[in-house]
Amino acid sequence: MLISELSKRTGVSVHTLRYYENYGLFKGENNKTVKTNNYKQYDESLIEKIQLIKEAKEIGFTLSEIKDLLEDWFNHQLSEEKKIQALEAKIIEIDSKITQFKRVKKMLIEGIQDVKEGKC
Amino acid sequence: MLISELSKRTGVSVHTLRYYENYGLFKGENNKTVKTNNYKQYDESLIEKIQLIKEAKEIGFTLSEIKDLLEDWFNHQLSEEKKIQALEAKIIEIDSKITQFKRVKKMLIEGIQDVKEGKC
DNA sequence: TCAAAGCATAGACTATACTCTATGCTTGTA
DNA sequence: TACAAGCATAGAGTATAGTCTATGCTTTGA
Repeated sequence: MLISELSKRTGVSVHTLRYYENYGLFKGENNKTVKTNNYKQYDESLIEKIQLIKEAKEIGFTLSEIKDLLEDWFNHQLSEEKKIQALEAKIIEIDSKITQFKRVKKMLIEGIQDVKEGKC
Repeated sequence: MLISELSKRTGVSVHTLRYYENYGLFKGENNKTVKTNNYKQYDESLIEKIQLIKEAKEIGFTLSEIKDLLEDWFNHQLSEEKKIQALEAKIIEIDSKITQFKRVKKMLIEGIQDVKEGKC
Protein backbone atom coordinates (compact mmCIF):
# COMPACT_ATOMS: atom_id res chain seq x y z
CA MET A 1 0.00 0.00 0.00
CA LEU A 2 1.05 3.62 -0.41
CA ILE A 3 1.67 6.01 2.44
CA SER A 4 -1.78 7.61 2.48
CA GLU A 5 -3.44 4.23 2.95
CA LEU A 6 -0.98 3.39 5.72
CA SER A 7 -1.89 6.71 7.30
CA LYS A 8 -5.62 6.01 7.10
CA ARG A 9 -5.30 2.52 8.47
CA THR A 10 -3.06 3.44 11.39
CA GLY A 11 -4.46 6.85 12.25
CA VAL A 12 -0.97 8.35 12.05
CA SER A 13 -0.55 11.36 9.77
CA VAL A 14 1.45 11.06 6.55
CA HIS A 15 3.87 13.65 7.90
CA THR A 16 4.45 11.74 11.08
CA LEU A 17 4.81 8.44 9.22
CA ARG A 18 7.50 10.03 7.04
CA TYR A 19 9.18 11.36 10.15
CA TYR A 20 9.15 7.88 11.67
CA GLU A 21 10.49 6.35 8.48
CA ASN A 22 13.34 8.87 8.32
CA TYR A 23 13.95 8.23 11.98
CA GLY A 24 14.46 4.58 11.08
CA LEU A 25 11.45 2.99 12.77
CA PHE A 26 10.45 1.17 9.59
CA LYS A 27 11.09 1.24 5.87
CA GLY A 28 8.97 1.25 2.74
CA GLU A 29 10.27 -0.31 -0.46
CA ASN A 30 10.43 1.22 -3.92
CA ASN A 31 8.52 -0.96 -6.33
CA LYS A 32 11.23 -1.90 -8.81
CA THR A 33 8.79 -2.92 -11.55
CA VAL A 34 7.55 0.69 -11.77
CA LYS A 35 10.20 2.98 -13.14
CA THR A 36 8.15 6.14 -13.68
CA ASN A 37 7.96 7.07 -10.03
CA ASN A 38 9.66 6.49 -6.70
CA TYR A 39 6.54 5.86 -4.67
CA LYS A 40 7.16 3.61 -1.72
CA GLN A 41 5.20 0.48 -0.93
CA TYR A 42 4.38 -0.30 2.66
CA ASP A 43 3.83 -3.83 3.80
CA GLU A 44 0.67 -5.05 5.51
CA SER A 45 2.71 -6.10 8.56
CA LEU A 46 3.61 -2.47 9.21
CA ILE A 47 0.11 -1.81 10.50
CA GLU A 48 0.74 -3.88 13.59
CA LYS A 49 4.23 -2.48 13.99
CA ILE A 50 2.91 1.08 13.91
CA GLN A 51 0.21 0.23 16.43
CA LEU A 52 2.98 -0.93 18.72
CA ILE A 53 4.89 2.29 18.10
CA LYS A 54 1.80 4.30 18.99
CA GLU A 55 1.16 2.40 22.19
CA ALA A 56 4.79 2.44 23.21
CA LYS A 57 4.96 6.17 22.65
CA GLU A 58 1.82 6.75 24.67
CA ILE A 59 3.32 5.01 27.64
CA GLY A 60 6.32 7.27 27.40
CA PHE A 61 8.92 5.33 25.41
CA THR A 62 11.05 7.61 23.30
CA LEU A 63 11.41 7.03 19.57
CA SER A 64 15.02 6.17 20.22
CA GLU A 65 14.08 3.39 22.64
CA ILE A 66 11.40 2.10 20.30
CA LYS A 67 13.88 2.09 17.44
CA ASP A 68 16.40 0.08 19.43
CA LEU A 69 13.76 -2.45 20.42
CA LEU A 70 12.41 -2.87 16.89
CA GLU A 71 15.90 -3.17 15.47
CA ASP A 72 16.64 -6.05 17.79
CA TRP A 73 13.26 -7.65 17.36
CA PHE A 74 13.30 -7.74 13.57
CA ASN A 75 16.99 -8.18 13.02
CA HIS A 76 17.53 -11.42 11.15
CA GLN A 77 21.19 -11.43 12.08
CA LEU A 78 20.38 -11.47 15.77
CA SER A 79 20.04 -14.75 17.61
CA GLU A 80 16.71 -15.84 19.03
CA GLU A 81 18.21 -15.63 22.47
CA LYS A 82 19.35 -12.01 22.07
CA LYS A 83 15.95 -10.99 20.75
CA ILE A 84 14.22 -12.53 23.73
CA GLN A 85 16.68 -10.76 26.01
CA ALA A 86 15.87 -7.40 24.42
CA LEU A 87 12.14 -8.00 24.77
CA GLU A 88 12.46 -9.20 28.34
CA ALA A 89 14.49 -6.14 29.27
CA LYS A 90 11.65 -3.93 28.07
CA ILE A 91 9.13 -5.98 30.01
CA ILE A 92 11.17 -5.41 33.16
CA GLU A 93 11.22 -1.68 32.44
CA ILE A 94 7.46 -1.73 32.07
CA ASP A 95 7.05 -3.55 35.36
CA SER A 96 9.14 -0.98 37.15
CA LYS A 97 7.17 1.83 35.53
CA ILE A 98 3.95 0.22 36.75
CA THR A 99 5.43 0.19 40.25
CA GLN A 100 6.21 3.86 39.90
CA PHE A 101 2.65 4.58 38.79
CA LYS A 102 1.36 2.78 41.82
CA ARG A 103 3.64 4.89 44.01
CA VAL A 104 2.21 8.12 42.61
CA LYS A 105 -1.28 6.69 42.97
CA LYS A 106 -0.55 6.05 46.61
CA MET A 107 0.64 9.64 47.07
CA LEU A 108 -2.63 10.88 45.60
CA ILE A 109 -4.68 8.57 47.81
CA GLU A 110 -2.80 9.92 50.81
CA GLY A 111 -3.54 13.40 49.49
CA ILE A 112 -7.25 12.59 49.54
CA GLN A 113 -6.91 11.40 53.13
CA ASP A 114 -5.14 14.63 54.08
CA VAL A 115 -7.86 16.70 52.45
CA LYS A 116 -10.54 14.72 54.27
CA GLU A 117 -8.75 15.33 57.56
CA GLY A 118 -8.54 19.03 56.77
CA LYS A 119 -4.75 18.94 56.51
CA CYS A 120 -4.65 20.84 53.22
CA MET B 1 15.95 27.43 53.31
CA LEU B 2 17.57 29.01 50.27
CA ILE B 3 17.41 27.58 46.78
CA SER B 4 20.75 25.74 46.86
CA GLU B 5 19.68 23.80 49.95
CA LEU B 6 16.36 22.97 48.31
CA SER B 7 18.34 21.75 45.31
CA LYS B 8 20.60 19.55 47.43
CA ARG B 9 17.73 18.08 49.38
CA THR B 10 15.56 17.29 46.36
CA GLY B 11 18.21 16.37 43.83
CA VAL B 12 16.77 18.90 41.37
CA SER B 13 19.21 21.47 39.95
CA VAL B 14 18.92 25.11 40.94
CA HIS B 15 18.24 25.96 37.29
CA THR B 16 15.41 23.50 37.05
CA LEU B 17 13.93 24.61 40.38
CA ARG B 18 13.88 28.20 39.12
CA TYR B 19 12.28 26.99 35.93
CA TYR B 20 9.61 25.19 37.94
CA GLU B 21 9.04 28.23 40.13
CA ASN B 22 8.63 30.50 37.12
CA TYR B 23 6.33 27.90 35.61
CA GLY B 24 4.17 28.26 38.71
CA LEU B 25 4.63 24.86 40.33
CA PHE B 26 5.53 26.43 43.67
CA LYS B 27 6.62 29.72 45.15
CA GLY B 28 9.37 30.90 47.48
CA GLU B 29 8.82 33.91 49.71
CA ASN B 30 11.02 36.93 50.13
CA ASN B 31 11.99 37.30 53.73
CA LYS B 32 10.56 40.71 54.58
CA THR B 33 12.74 41.21 57.65
CA VAL B 34 15.85 41.25 55.47
CA LYS B 35 15.96 44.33 53.28
CA THR B 36 19.50 44.05 51.92
CA ASN B 37 18.71 41.27 49.49
CA ASN B 38 15.86 39.61 47.68
CA TYR B 39 16.82 36.02 48.42
CA LYS B 40 13.83 33.71 48.49
CA GLN B 41 13.01 31.36 51.33
CA TYR B 42 11.67 27.92 50.54
CA ASP B 43 9.48 26.10 52.97
CA GLU B 44 10.25 22.66 54.37
CA SER B 45 6.98 21.34 52.93
CA LEU B 46 8.26 22.00 49.41
CA ILE B 47 10.55 19.00 49.65
CA GLU B 48 7.64 16.60 49.56
CA LYS B 49 5.89 18.63 46.90
CA ILE B 50 8.96 18.52 44.67
CA GLN B 51 9.32 14.78 45.20
CA LEU B 52 5.78 14.45 43.93
CA ILE B 53 6.61 16.65 40.94
CA LYS B 54 9.60 14.44 40.16
CA GLU B 55 7.63 11.22 40.38
CA ALA B 56 4.71 12.62 38.42
CA LYS B 57 7.04 13.80 35.70
CA GLU B 58 8.77 10.45 35.54
CA ILE B 59 5.49 8.72 34.87
CA GLY B 60 4.83 11.09 32.03
CA PHE B 61 2.69 13.86 33.47
CA THR B 62 3.41 17.19 31.87
CA LEU B 63 4.31 20.22 33.96
CA SER B 64 1.01 21.73 32.90
CA GLU B 65 -0.95 18.79 34.29
CA ILE B 66 1.09 18.80 37.48
CA LYS B 67 0.51 22.52 37.88
CA ASP B 68 -3.25 22.12 37.50
CA LEU B 69 -3.31 19.32 40.04
CA LEU B 70 -1.21 21.18 42.61
CA GLU B 71 -3.24 24.34 42.15
CA ASP B 72 -6.42 22.46 42.98
CA TRP B 73 -4.85 20.48 45.77
CA PHE B 74 -3.41 23.44 47.64
CA ASN B 75 -6.03 26.01 46.80
CA HIS B 76 -7.60 27.24 50.02
CA GLN B 77 -10.52 28.70 48.13
CA LEU B 78 -11.46 25.31 46.70
CA SER B 79 -13.95 23.12 48.54
CA GLU B 80 -12.83 19.83 50.02
CA GLU B 81 -15.13 18.06 47.59
CA LYS B 82 -13.58 19.69 44.50
CA LYS B 83 -10.08 18.86 45.70
CA ILE B 84 -11.00 15.24 46.15
CA GLN B 85 -12.55 15.24 42.70
CA ALA B 86 -9.33 16.59 41.16
CA LEU B 87 -7.24 13.96 42.93
CA GLU B 88 -9.61 11.15 42.05
CA ALA B 89 -9.55 12.18 38.39
CA LYS B 90 -5.78 11.79 38.36
CA ILE B 91 -6.03 8.41 40.04
CA ILE B 92 -8.37 7.26 37.29
CA GLU B 93 -5.88 8.51 34.69
CA ILE B 94 -3.15 6.54 36.39
CA ASP B 95 -5.26 3.40 36.39
CA SER B 96 -5.89 3.70 32.69
CA LYS B 97 -2.19 4.28 32.08
CA ILE B 98 -1.40 1.12 34.02
CA THR B 99 -3.85 -0.73 31.78
CA GLN B 100 -2.03 0.64 28.76
CA PHE B 101 1.30 -0.49 30.15
CA LYS B 102 -0.08 -3.94 30.61
CA ARG B 103 -1.29 -3.92 27.01
CA VAL B 104 2.21 -3.11 25.72
CA LYS B 105 3.64 -5.72 28.05
CA LYS B 106 1.27 -8.26 26.53
CA MET B 107 2.43 -7.28 23.03
CA LEU B 108 6.04 -7.87 24.06
CA ILE B 109 5.20 -11.22 25.62
CA GLU B 110 3.50 -12.22 22.38
CA GLY B 111 6.63 -11.01 20.59
CA ILE B 112 8.69 -13.40 22.68
CA GLN B 113 6.30 -16.22 21.74
CA ASP B 114 6.64 -15.34 18.06
CA VAL B 115 10.42 -15.33 18.30
CA LYS B 116 10.35 -18.70 20.05
CA GLU B 117 8.17 -20.08 17.27
CA GLY B 118 10.55 -18.69 14.67
CA LYS B 119 7.98 -16.23 13.35
CA CYS B 120 10.35 -13.28 13.44
C1' DT C 1 38.71 43.53 53.09
C1' DC C 2 38.37 41.44 49.10
C1' DA C 3 37.65 37.46 46.40
C1' DA C 4 34.92 33.42 45.85
C1' DA C 5 30.51 31.63 46.19
C1' DG C 6 25.64 32.39 46.20
C1' DC C 7 21.50 34.85 44.87
C1' DA C 8 18.44 37.06 41.21
C1' DT C 9 16.62 38.10 36.47
C1' DA C 10 16.75 37.74 31.56
C1' DG C 11 17.49 35.61 27.65
C1' DA C 12 19.93 32.30 24.47
C1' DC C 13 20.53 27.47 23.34
C1' DT C 14 19.37 22.37 23.14
C1' DA C 15 16.82 17.93 22.43
C1' DT C 16 12.73 15.50 21.27
C1' DA C 17 8.94 14.84 18.52
C1' DC C 18 6.44 16.47 15.74
C1' DT C 19 3.96 19.68 12.13
C1' DC C 20 3.91 22.51 8.29
C1' DT C 21 5.54 24.74 3.95
C1' DA C 22 7.87 24.80 -0.37
C1' DT C 23 8.94 22.66 -4.44
C1' DG C 24 8.64 19.51 -8.06
C1' DC C 25 7.37 15.30 -10.27
C1' DT C 26 3.51 11.58 -11.16
C1' DT C 27 -1.03 9.71 -11.39
C1' DG C 28 -5.88 9.50 -11.98
C1' DT C 29 -10.23 11.40 -13.31
C1' DA C 30 -13.69 14.71 -15.47
C1' DT D 1 -5.60 16.63 -21.73
C1' DA D 2 -5.62 19.56 -18.02
C1' DC D 3 -5.68 19.87 -13.37
C1' DA D 4 -6.49 18.24 -8.73
C1' DA D 5 -4.70 14.99 -5.70
C1' DG D 6 -0.91 12.22 -4.34
C1' DC D 7 3.96 11.17 -3.94
C1' DA D 8 8.87 12.62 -2.69
C1' DT D 9 12.63 15.41 -0.43
C1' DA D 10 14.26 19.27 2.11
C1' DG D 11 14.01 22.40 5.35
C1' DA D 12 11.54 25.75 8.49
C1' DG D 13 8.61 26.30 12.52
C1' DT D 14 6.41 24.82 17.10
C1' DA D 15 5.84 23.05 21.90
C1' DT D 16 7.75 21.14 26.00
C1' DA D 17 11.16 20.89 29.31
C1' DG D 18 14.95 21.87 30.43
C1' DT D 19 20.05 23.76 30.45
C1' DC D 20 23.36 27.26 30.15
C1' DT D 21 25.34 32.00 29.90
C1' DA D 22 25.54 36.79 31.01
C1' DT D 23 25.17 40.27 34.22
C1' DG D 24 24.98 42.34 38.56
C1' DC D 25 24.19 42.58 43.41
C1' DT D 26 25.01 40.24 48.24
C1' DT D 27 27.05 37.37 51.54
C1' DT D 28 30.69 34.86 53.66
C1' DG D 29 35.17 33.30 54.92
C1' DA D 30 40.43 33.37 54.75
